[in-house]
Amino acid sequence: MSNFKRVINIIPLTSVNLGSTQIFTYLVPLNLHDHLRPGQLVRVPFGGRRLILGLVSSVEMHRLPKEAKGLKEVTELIGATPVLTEKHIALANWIAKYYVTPLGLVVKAMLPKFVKKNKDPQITGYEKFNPDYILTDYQKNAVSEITRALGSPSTILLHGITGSGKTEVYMQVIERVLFAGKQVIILVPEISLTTQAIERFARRFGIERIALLHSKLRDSERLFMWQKIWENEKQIIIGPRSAVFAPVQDLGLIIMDEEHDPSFKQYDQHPKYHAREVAGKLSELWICPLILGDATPSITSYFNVASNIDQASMSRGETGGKSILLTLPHRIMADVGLPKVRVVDMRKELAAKNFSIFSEALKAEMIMKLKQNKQIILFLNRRGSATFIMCRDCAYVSTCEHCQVPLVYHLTTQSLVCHHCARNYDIPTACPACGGARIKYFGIGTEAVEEGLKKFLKEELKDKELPLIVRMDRDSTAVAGAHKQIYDDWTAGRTRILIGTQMISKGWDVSRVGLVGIITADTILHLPDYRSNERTFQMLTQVAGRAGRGSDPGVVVLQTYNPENFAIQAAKLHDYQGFFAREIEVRKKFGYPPFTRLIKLVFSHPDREKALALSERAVNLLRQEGSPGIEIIGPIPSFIMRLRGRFRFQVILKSVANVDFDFYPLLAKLADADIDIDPESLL
DNA sequence: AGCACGCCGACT
DNA sequence: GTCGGCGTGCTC
Repeated sequence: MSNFKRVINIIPLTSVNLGSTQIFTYLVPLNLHDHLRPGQLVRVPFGGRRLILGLVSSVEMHRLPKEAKGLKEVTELIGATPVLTEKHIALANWIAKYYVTPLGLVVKAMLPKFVKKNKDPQITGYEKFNPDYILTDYQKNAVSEITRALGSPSTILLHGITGSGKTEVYMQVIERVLFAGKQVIILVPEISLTTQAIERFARRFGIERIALLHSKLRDSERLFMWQKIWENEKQIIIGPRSAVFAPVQDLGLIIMDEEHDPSFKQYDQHPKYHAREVAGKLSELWICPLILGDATPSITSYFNVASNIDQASMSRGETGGKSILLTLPHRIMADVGLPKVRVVDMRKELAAKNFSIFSEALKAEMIMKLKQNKQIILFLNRRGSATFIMCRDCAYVSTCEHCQVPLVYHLTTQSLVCHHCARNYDIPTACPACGGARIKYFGIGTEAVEEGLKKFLKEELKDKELPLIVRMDRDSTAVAGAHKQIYDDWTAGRTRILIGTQMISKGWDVSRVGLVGIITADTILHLPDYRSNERTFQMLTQVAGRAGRGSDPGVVVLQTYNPENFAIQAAKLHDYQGFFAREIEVRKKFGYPPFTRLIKLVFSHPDREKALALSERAVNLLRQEGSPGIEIIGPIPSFIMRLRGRFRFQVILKSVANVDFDFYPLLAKLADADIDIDPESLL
């Protein structure tokens, strides 16, 4: 018997090179023989003289003489119980492989910081309250369809416009899952994790059953919640993307609200996962449905669900992986229509000698709504410093002949560069379309809006006192407490005009909003990215949805230089179907997802030439090893060419032939690449 | 990621 | 003659 020894496989909780094995085998000392189980934490010797943390992935018996040579012993067992279930270990393995990330980093991302003190957080009570809701027929149908899907690994896309009562559908289904003794994970975009949304759940199910995992939690509070979930004392887990890793013991349902929201993709550190994909895998592991709820579903999700339905209806005897599309086409309050969207052509404003950033229509509406004592939201999406050039006479924007994306103005090279294919173009002195010379370099921000607004109102109101204008963006909320101040001023009605970025697009009491002004709908539209139409449509629809949720439908004034653009037209008409039909054709024609799969590789180095050399070396390797179905684009300078003192070059891989191509074998060899699978954008 | 080993420039 | 730069490679 002594020639058999117990041996365990360990996932080191450090970043171990992808090329080598990521699982390491250790001998179990006699005193731990009966105590080691998968999912437990251990300390093990690693490398020269290091002791590192590891997670037990499996426990095995081995014949000693052959297998044991060179094996080290486990130093110490940490804690009596596992910290991950076997399902979560399986999930980690899948993530590591799909996202080509070191397994140890994935496990680290799944675990909370282990701190010693765990203070019970304050639980503020909510009166539990179960009103009789009257569901619309669409809601009833959705509830019964989802209920039927419980216990199967299906993906359900619940497409409902703002105010159509998606939350009530969730609640009814959650009730059934809880009744079966199972847990529910509700994933929401970071910014919508505000009190408003939570209160509804708390009133319905009682706060004591809810684990809220927002980013402001202290480590000790997070750990407390984590333990309560593990012990199945919390059945409803609400949180941002990382809540997919909640240590559930018996999962019955996953809900992802606002599925299109970019915050569901982690892009700044590894693993660069999308919570939707992870949730899909979770639903397979737990054999439970995943609901994607959205007013503006991502093109890819809508396409996938729609085409899987087609496949399912054609092939019989299919097990699991079903797709269901459910629609809530109307607002529940039948008397409140969708807001009226007025599209204002800013070219005409210019022609009429209005050089202000506000159109005459927006100015008039603002004055009127102020008089009516309504609140006003002015929205300007100004992410990053996207720069494009446009003709002010005909709205011509230089785009790449090959990629159909707008060209980016590069200061250093004094040229226009396509960020998809690296082609360079000269800066036109005259408009290539109409010959006009009034070419403008674009880039305005919320601060400019605030200044312009104050100037305008001073003139307009003469000696009268200015109404309270509040600006909300990353700069104005940097100070501690600023967030709350802005929120309180708004909720109390003191704020008359709120200027903001997408920060303001969720979680606000908008019942007194009479006007939403979109300063320019074109900021995202001209980003050099294949998803700019989609982003534009989603953003406009979401922001427009802020208007008219009270008793009065409200007005949206949408300023644009591209009134004929189909994303803007579709947003004006609240027409998702129309938008989808047009956009999916564009994707097909130019070979973008969902018809291809994209991967972004970034190479960076303090020395520009070395960064370039790294990327070129990788491209050569990829061309040698590459498969014929893979297109290699680049290297090109990254949109952010220099970040934290490092120059950056990027390479895009596109699977042309096979969307399900397994990139792992190809990419695991690239040690120095920063790999982003299914990037949210190509910027 | 760490932490070794390893092979070339300016210093007590 | 050594100290130390960070390039390369391995960790059961």
